[in-house]
This record gives sequence, structure tokens and C-alpha cells, in this order.
Amino acid sequence: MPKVSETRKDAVRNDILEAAGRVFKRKGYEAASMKDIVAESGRSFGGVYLYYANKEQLFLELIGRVYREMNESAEGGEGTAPWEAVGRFLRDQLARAADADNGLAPVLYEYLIVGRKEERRMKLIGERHDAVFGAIERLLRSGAEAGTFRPTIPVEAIALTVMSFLDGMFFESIVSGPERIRLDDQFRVLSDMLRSVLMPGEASAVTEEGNPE
Amino acid sequence: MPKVSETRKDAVRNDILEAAGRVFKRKGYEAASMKDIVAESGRSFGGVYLYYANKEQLFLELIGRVYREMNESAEGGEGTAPWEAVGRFLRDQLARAADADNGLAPVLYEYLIVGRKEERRMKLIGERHDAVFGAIERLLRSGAEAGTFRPTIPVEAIALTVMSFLDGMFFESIVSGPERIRLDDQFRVLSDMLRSVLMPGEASAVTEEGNPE
Amino acid sequence: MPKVSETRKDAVRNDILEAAGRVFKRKGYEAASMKDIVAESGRSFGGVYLYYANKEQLFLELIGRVYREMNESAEGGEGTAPWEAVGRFLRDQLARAADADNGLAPVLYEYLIVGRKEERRMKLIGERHDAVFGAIERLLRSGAEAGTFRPTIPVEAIALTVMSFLDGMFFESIVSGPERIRLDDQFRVLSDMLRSVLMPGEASAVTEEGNPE
Amino acid sequence: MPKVSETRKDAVRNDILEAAGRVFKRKGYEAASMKDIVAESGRSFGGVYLYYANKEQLFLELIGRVYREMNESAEGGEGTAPWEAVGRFLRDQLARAADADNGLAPVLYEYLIVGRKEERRMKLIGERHDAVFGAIERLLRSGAEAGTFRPTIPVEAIALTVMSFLDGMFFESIVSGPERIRLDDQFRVLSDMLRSVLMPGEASAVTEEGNPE
DNA sequence: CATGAATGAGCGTTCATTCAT
DNA sequence: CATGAATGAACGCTCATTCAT
Repeated sequence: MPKVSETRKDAVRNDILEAAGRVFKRKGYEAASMKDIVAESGRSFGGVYLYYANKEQLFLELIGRVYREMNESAEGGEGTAPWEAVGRFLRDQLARAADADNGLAPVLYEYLIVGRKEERRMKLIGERHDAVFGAIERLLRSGAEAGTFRPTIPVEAIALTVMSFLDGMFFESIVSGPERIRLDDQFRVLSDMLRSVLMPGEASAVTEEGNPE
Repeated sequence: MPKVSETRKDAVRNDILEAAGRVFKRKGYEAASMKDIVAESGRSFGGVYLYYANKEQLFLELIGRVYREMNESAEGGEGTAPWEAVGRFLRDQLARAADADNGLAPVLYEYLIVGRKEERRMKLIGERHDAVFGAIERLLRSGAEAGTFRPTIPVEAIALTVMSFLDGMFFESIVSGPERIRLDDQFRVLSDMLRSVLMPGEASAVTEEGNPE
Repeated sequence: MPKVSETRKDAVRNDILEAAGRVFKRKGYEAASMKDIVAESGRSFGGVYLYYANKEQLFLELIGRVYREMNESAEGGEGTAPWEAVGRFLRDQLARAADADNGLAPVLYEYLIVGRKEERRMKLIGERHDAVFGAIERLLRSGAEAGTFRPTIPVEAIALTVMSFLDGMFFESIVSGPERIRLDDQFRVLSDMLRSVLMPGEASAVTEEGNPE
Repeated sequence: MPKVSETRKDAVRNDILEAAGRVFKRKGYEAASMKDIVAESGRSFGGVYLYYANKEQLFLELIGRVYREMNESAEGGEGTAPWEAVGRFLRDQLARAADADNGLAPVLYEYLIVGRKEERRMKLIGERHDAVFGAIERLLRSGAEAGTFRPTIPVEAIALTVMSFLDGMFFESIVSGPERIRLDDQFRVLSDMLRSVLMPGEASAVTEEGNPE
């Protein structure tokens, strides 16, 4: 049987996915046409549809990767001290936001916003929410359990707030451009604020060396 | 006097605008078709185009109102004490976010995100940014000038951070639903955080009665 | 009875007609909208339709004037010597062609060409043909009867040829611009050619002073 | 080999082009709708747009053929004596004019006249002018270089005059019908006139057998 | 496995003309 | 007499997806 090896199939899938990624980044979700993706991939319509059922599947697979990376960014701070782990995570998000329009984040935001009425996209939306929220919460909770953080507010509420802020920073970065919104300054403000609720009393705010950048 | 009175014309304009508003809220910007709007308004294509040049103008006029209301929300705290004025503003935004999917905010976010590559929409984007940022900054600055706020961080940076957070809260509210993201809790967290950077040292955080809700 | 005087009505009609003329010259027949004409006339839709049943009637009345002027250009040479009368006529046409895009001629050509399939426009087309042809023919025939012209070819054929040439010169003037097609040179060539068939043998062609410019 | 052969694609392109040609001839350029062309071709909208980007491209490709044929008509007289070559060319144009309303010429004239204000069509207009003018000029110049023609007027001027006349003859043929304007007679007149300026003194005009019909 | 030609409902917008006031 | 708001059929064009080869 001429069954193509698994790796060959995977390679083709990957090729197509990367081509789709380039097109999505360049044009956005709605504006990207299957014709564009087919052309960018150097394949035929049939060839692309053979591996992915439609434009949405293509995007969903692509975005799955982003989630996985995001999660890894939130984990990984196994041995690290809690406040340094938070700092790492925030710095990582900062870098992503600064590079927002080269990544898939704007496309995801577009996809979520445009599709907010569609039953089918709800699932993904929920999953994204839980994944990001969970990652942040774990970060905070492990610090609290270690006794480093002594939050006067439930960590769930703090995690949700951080998540909102990050989403907002991304949104602003996307629509206004990273330079216009002074990402570094915002990052500093967030750090100070977070410290004040996570470690109240400690190093009364403004210390330079304590900031996790 | 066959010329229809100005008030009648305004009434018709308003009718059409409200019909368009209902359609945009129901379907979103991209998914709303002129056919929908024409049907909802109970008029003809020509009748609608007589008052508004195209779909975008219809939306822009609609969104202009939202801006005006937002500004009014940020102003108005003339005689109020600074921290109470901030509280009022935040509470107002909270209410808006809680009601996000009944308003035009999701449509605006969609319009901005989808149109991020289009030269023409950039202008609106910039204007929105400046208006919202300006409103928040004025609020903080007047408190600082009054000596009530003693921020250890430039107010511009704080204003931008608040703006990001609000955008994020709206975004989350839109895509995940207000109930899922515990708006009240987030609001409390933001309050505490803001106080710690605006009035450091004062009432070491957690006091209940001091919070401006 | 408040019957408005005939002259008042005529004045209004004329106002509208001139406004329409300006719009047609500026935009062409198809591209001119009734909205344009109404705006240019400073009146209302109703006001314009009260005097003219539709766009076509407006144009037809306008074009009637041009015909009348054209005819007058062809007549008028009563006392003049035949060859001078021909020269006058040709010079007049030259001037019109040179000024083609400021006049209604392009609009007429457009109207005729576009409407060549419409029964209703046929009539006008026929009338124009007969009027122009008749004018030229009379010019030639009176010279022949006076014995000044001794055409070796039937004057009808010559008249038709002149007419074709003039139409072509107009057409070229309209689409390529008068400067590109060297109207003066063409005019000279036509003069020489015409002389050779109207007055064969006389002043073997190239004489300068004999040319009717 | 699922890729359809080049010849098949060409055949389809040709099918569509011919269908468009029939519609254009029947209705004219402006009045022809894509719906008409789609119906005439027996295909779908998508099917037509797959091969031609828009109505204008369809027309331009069609008209390209006419130019090519025109040029061939003007060339080709390589070995022939100059006056015969001119005769051949004129006869060819006569035939075309006689058949004007079965061809695309009226559509081209309409396209040029209606589009005289549009920047984009200007290019085509210029190209047409240069191509036709160039063809006629070459015809005359080669006769002059051979010494057969001894024009007393610059050949450029004569070429432009001939071009104008031909355009006029076409125009008249289109709007008034070929029979009404006695094409044969006009052709004879043009021949006589042309001879008188190209070969002055020779065979003092009226000879029958010398005329190149 | 792979191709790419083909589909067709749907889009936003225009404009000559009418007629209630 | 005069107004101008209102009509609605028709326009050129797009694009995710299918399926005969």
C-alpha cells in the first residue's frame, strides 16, 4: 500500500499551517481568503482542503500552538522564586504585546470578537479563558502557598484582573501600536500595583531593584 | 411649505440610526448587511442612503454618541473629591462593561480590530485613544494638583494602565460574558491597586469603607 | 388668475436648460445625474420635472439650439463667393472642433453612439444627419449652379464625404484632444482636396493665397 | 493530470470572450451587463470572473483583436505598388464600415466617447490613435520613398486627415446606417481626393479605371 | 492522493422618477 | 406652482467550498 508515512503527512500539514499563519498575520482573519492561503502554500485548493476542512480549522489548529506556548510561559518557573516567576511571565507577555502585530494575537482577538455571536466559537472562547486564567492563577497560588505572597484579596480576583489588563494591553497594542501606549511604563505600573496587593507592606512600593524586570 | 421641517428630518435620521444600532448590536459590524438595516428601519434602500452615505457612516455616527457619553462620564466630577471622582468613573465603566453585550462597545471593538490594517479607520482609532486617555488623565491630574494624589509614578503611565485594564475588562466581558469574569471582584482589585499607587501609605490597603464602590 | 407670464416661464426654462448644459458639458450625458442638474439649477427635482419631462428632453432641447446654430453657420454666405462661403463654413467647423470639449458636441456624439440601439433616438439621429448634410449640400450646389464649381463627382457624394470628415475630426478632437491631431494641418489638407474636386485644374493645388483660410 | 490542458482553458476563455462579444454587439458597452454576459456564456458569475477580472478587461481583450486585425490590414501590402496598397487598405476599411453594426467598432466608439473623462481609458485612446495613425502613415511614406507619391503636403497631415475621414465614415455608418451614407460614393470621392494630393497632375482626376476599387 | 475550474447567493450602492404635502 | 423625501430594481463583483477528473 502506498500509504504515505506519518511524518510526510505531518510535514505537509505543517507547511500549509505555516503558510496560513503568514497570510493570517498579513491580512487578518476575515480578510484572508482561502485563495491567498492556497497561493502562499504553493498548493491547490484541493490539496489544502484535504488536510483542513475549512478556513476555521486552519486557524484553530494554528491558535492551538499559541495557547500551548502561552501555557509553557506560565509554567516553567518550577524552581524559581514566586515573585521572579511572576516577573518572568509578565516580561514574556510584554514582549508578546510589543510584537503584537507580527504575531497571531491580533488575529485571535479579531476571531473572538467577530465570532462572539456564533455558538461554535464559544467553546474556543471558554477554553482560551480557562487556559490563560488557570496559568496566571497557578502562578499566584503557588506563591501564596509558599507563603511569599500574602494577598489580602482572593487570588482568583487578582488573576482575573491581571488577565483583563493583559488583554487590554494587547488590544491597545494592536489598534494603537505598541509605541503609542508606552508598554514599558505600563509594565512598571502593573508590577508596582501587583506587588502592593501580593506582598503588602513589603518595600513600600517604589524600590527599583525589587521590580521584576 | 412642502419642505419637511428640520425636526421631522432629524426624527427620521434618528429612526434610521436606532434601527441600525439594533442591527449592529444583534449581528455585529461585518455581519450586519444594509439589507438588514433597511428592513429594520422599515424603509427602502434609497430612503436609508438618503440620510447616510454608507454603512460605515451609519456606524460612525452611532459611535460618536458613545464617545460623547463616555466623555461626559469622565467629566462631571467638578465639585467632587478626587478619589470619589475616580470611583464614580470606575463604577460607570463597570456598569458599562456589565452591560457590554447590550451596547455598541462590542461592535466598536470589532470595527477597530477588523479594520486595523485600513488607513481610514486608523484616524478614528487614534481619536478614540486620545479621547479616552485624555479623560482618565485629567481625572488623575486634577487629583494630583489638588495634592490628594501623590503618585510615585507619572500619571500618564497610570492613565494608560487604567485604560488598558478597562479595555481588557470590556474585551473579556464581550467574549466571555460579564458573569464569568466577576466584574465586581476585578473592580475591587483595581480600586485597591490604584489607591496604592495614587495614595501610597494611606489606609494600608484593605479597608472596606474607604473603597469607592 | 395668477397665470405667470409667458416670459417668466421662458426665463425659468432657460435657466434650467443652461444649468443642464453646464452639467452635461462637465460630466457627459450618461454620467450627468438629475441630481447634478437639479443642484446646478438651484431648484428642486419637482421644479425641474415641471418644465422638462426627463433627462432626455432636457438634452434634446439643448441640442436643438446647437443644430440651429450649425445651420446658420452653413447659411449666411448669401452674398459671398462660393469658395469663400465654403471656406467660412470649414473655418467655423474647425473652430468648433478646436473647442470641442467645451461644447455640447461630445455630449451629442455620446448620446448618439450610446443610443444607437434605441428606437426613439433614431429619429433625432436622422434629423441631425439630414440637417448637416443639407447644409453642406446647399453650399456646394449653389456654387455649382453659379458655375464656380465644376465637380466631376456628384455633389451629394462630396457633401457626404465632407460630413464624414467633419464628424471624424470632431471625434478625434474629442477623444484624442485637438492639439494631438493638428487640426490646422487637416484643415489645409481638406481645403486642397476639396478644391481639386470642386474646381479641377484651377491653380494646380498648392497655391497659398488661393486657400480659403 | 487533473490540471485541465492549456488548450481547454484557452477554449473556455475564447467561449466567454465570444459570448461577451455577442452581448456587446447586441447591447453596446454600457448597456451590456455582466448578468447578460454570464447568461450568454452559459456559465456562472464565478466562472466568468475566473477568466476575466471585470467587464472592462473582457472588452479590452476583445478590442485587442480588432486592433491586431486592423494593423494586419494596413501592413501586408509588402510587394504591392503603393497606390494599390492604399487602395487595398481603403477597400478594407470600406468593408468594415459597411459591416459596422455587426462588429465591435460601435462598441469601441461608445467606450471611447463615454470614457473620455476617465484617466484610465485615456491610455487606450492614445494607443489606438498611434496604432491607426502609424499604419496609415507607413503606407503613405513608403509610397513617397519609392517616388510614386509626390505629396505637396506633409504625409503626417495627410495621414491624420485620412484617419479623421475613416473615423467619421465609421461614425456615420454606426449612427445613420451604412446605406444612408452611400459608402461607395464616399469611397470614390476619397480616392480621387487622395490621388490629387499624393500624385498631383497625374491622370487629371476622373479616370475610372485608375481608381483603386 | 491531488487538482483547480466551477458555483451562485449575497454583498454595498446608485439614480431616474414620482407624488403627498 | 413648487417641493424634496422616498422608491426599489438593477448594477458589478466576491469567495468558501465542492467534485469531476
